[in-house]
Amino acid sequence: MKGRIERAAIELFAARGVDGVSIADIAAAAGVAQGALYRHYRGKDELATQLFADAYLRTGTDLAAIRTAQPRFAARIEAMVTHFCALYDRDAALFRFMLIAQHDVLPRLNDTGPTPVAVIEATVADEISAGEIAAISPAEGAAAIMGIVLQTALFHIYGRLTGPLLPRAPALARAAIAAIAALASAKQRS
Amino acid sequence: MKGRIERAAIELFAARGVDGVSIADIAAAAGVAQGALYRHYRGKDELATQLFADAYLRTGTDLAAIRTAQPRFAARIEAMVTHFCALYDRDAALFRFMLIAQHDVLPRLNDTGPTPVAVIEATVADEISAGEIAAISPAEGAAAIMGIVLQTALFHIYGRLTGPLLPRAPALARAAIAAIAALASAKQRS
Amino acid sequence: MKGRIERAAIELFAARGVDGVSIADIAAAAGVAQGALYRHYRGKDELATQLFADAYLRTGTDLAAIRTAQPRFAARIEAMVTHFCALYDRDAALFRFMLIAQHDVLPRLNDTGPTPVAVIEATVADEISAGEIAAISPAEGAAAIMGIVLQTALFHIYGRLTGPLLPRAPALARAAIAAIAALASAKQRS
Amino acid sequence: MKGRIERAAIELFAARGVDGVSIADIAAAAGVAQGALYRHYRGKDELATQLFADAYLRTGTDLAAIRTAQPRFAARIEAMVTHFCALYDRDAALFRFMLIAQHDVLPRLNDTGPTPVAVIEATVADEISAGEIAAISPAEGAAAIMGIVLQTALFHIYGRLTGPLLPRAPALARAAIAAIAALASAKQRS
DNA sequence: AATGAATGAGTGTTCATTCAT
DNA sequence: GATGAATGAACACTCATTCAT
Repeated sequence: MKGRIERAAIELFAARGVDGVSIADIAAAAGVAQGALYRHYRGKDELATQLFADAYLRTGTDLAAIRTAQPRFAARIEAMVTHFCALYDRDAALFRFMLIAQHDVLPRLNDTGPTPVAVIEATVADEISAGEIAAISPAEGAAAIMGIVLQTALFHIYGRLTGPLLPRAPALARAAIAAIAALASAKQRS
Repeated sequence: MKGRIERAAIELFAARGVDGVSIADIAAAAGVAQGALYRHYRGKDELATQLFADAYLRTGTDLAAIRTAQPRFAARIEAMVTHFCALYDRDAALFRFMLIAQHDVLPRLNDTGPTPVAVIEATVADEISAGEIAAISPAEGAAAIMGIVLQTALFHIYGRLTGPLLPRAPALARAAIAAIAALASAKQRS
Repeated sequence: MKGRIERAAIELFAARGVDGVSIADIAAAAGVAQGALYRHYRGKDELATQLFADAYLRTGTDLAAIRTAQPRFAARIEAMVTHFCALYDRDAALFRFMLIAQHDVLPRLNDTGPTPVAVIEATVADEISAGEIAAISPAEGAAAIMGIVLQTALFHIYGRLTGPLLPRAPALARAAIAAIAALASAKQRS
Repeated sequence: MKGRIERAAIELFAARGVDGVSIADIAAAAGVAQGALYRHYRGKDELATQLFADAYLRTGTDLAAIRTAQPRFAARIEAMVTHFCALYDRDAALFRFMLIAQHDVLPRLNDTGPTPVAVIEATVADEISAGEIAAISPAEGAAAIMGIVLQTALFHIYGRLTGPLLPRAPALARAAIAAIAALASAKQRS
């Protein structure tokens, strides 16, 4: 029951945005009465926030595991990019929901674990500490990496790209690494 | 009057999302009566769509002009990235509004001019046609370029990056170009 | 079980009014499941009505017993007032519940026994029949007696008066008797 | 419009209690749309509170004026009782609403003026200060006075008494004064 | 042109009641 | 008997839109 509600909510939120979906919509799609929702969540807000936080922080945890498992920067980035692509292929609705809902939900998310952004920033910071690249700000590096991956996913959502993303992961990883290198060398020059 | 309404709408939409802002909010912020809004727009939806389309298509036109004016790829990309950064610095609220509203508005935007995405894709396609890089899909190239820039802007909005974006433009342009090159070389290899 | 439910219901009804208390509240306070309530009562309405009727009619019966036991008016009034005061001191929540719920429940109470009002009216009527006082309407006499006692209880509930009510009973009884006498002498004069 | 809403609200609140009346009921009775209510009041709670506070504090102000105008205790009480009776005859629904709603509203009424209770207590206190009666607590005196009047009104509401209350005012005033005297003499004795 | 009171459909939420376990 | 998940009607409230002034 809770699973049915969550699935319906994610699909609908992904398609029409949190505000564009009513409790009645979710209940109808899940095949339950409206009131049933309130047994599992305090309200619509908590439902959306919970779903987002779960997926978001789980992704953060996964990325943190990758950072721990892989010793080298290139391998880390490739594994992380691959993780994003696989996540997208497995559940595009969830991915889209995360992209859409971030503007609403992120600001009121109490940090109860590693966020994807934080882990990627840390990965960039590691590389700087190791002396492999110039001292760019970890945030600008993370922005480039995430931007390349997420915008590609967004283009896929809007139909500008087709087919599974997983095969694109190696190329996206190379692009991300090259972008970081370019940012670093630009910094050094200035 | 129309200008006051539009300014108020953009600021509020940027801060709270289109659905999070009521006509009453906009009218109050603009210092006009609620009914006055309907002299200029058929309704709230048209207001949001119009504001988005104006800014979005104007950006597309600007980018198209850059593509015309600059003969070389690197210069084009740098000018385009610079344009984005300048736009952000000049009007962060408008930029944020565009990033937020795209999910709602983009799907129902009838193409009445060059979109930013289309121009950047064309720019990538030009470079491929010229034989300078391998035949990646223009869309994946455009995704990388836009991702680097827009995610950087997003990080700035969320306070992860500070200061004006304009000084970052050269580095971002280099990163974008490097990313494209990496995508192309990955494609060649496979 | 039934006792726990009733106790919880009375306390909560007294504190927040019948409409301000949910079945869930009562069940939680009583430490039972919500469904358990429906073993003993047809629903919330019947619960409230039953609790009120029990207390109300029991009070009527007690007052009727006093009327039977005491031959003289002054002694009857004093015993009745004392009874009210003792009831309040023993169970202020029940008393408050009766005062609050009367507006809702009284109209749909089928007369299945002597009500307090009826007994007090009868007591006044006795005194008139005995020729001790002028022929006021029993109801106006009863109103004065009950008003003095119940408003005093209400003031205690709202914290305007403190300490047990029982010690106040003799004075209240004198006041009630004096009020009746005044009503009667006023009637005679007119 | 506001007047129609208030009139409908008072009638309905008096008949069925605040919780027993929905916004839809009030709007229908007033002949307006539900939303119209929110132009004048923030919500149902504020409507009920405002209506109560207006009537309650206005009564307090009127009683305070009586206390100022009349120098002697007996005249004051008679004028006050008369005021209550006239108020009841003029608008029984409002009177009943005040009696019913006090349990809900009184606790959250910020004192922004003289309450009826406070004025009557002060009137009793005056009499004590003047040395005319023994030092009872003003609250117990006020309880007796108000109890006699309000319970009489309640009996009228429930149909136990009929006809206008105004003609009963002199007798009720005598009863109230007699009750106060009895309370005082009982105090002295003990 | 501008106002803002009024509308009324739509929303999130509550809660008395039911019933499979 | 007891449970508590599920129901669904009812509720207070919001807000885009209209329109008499």
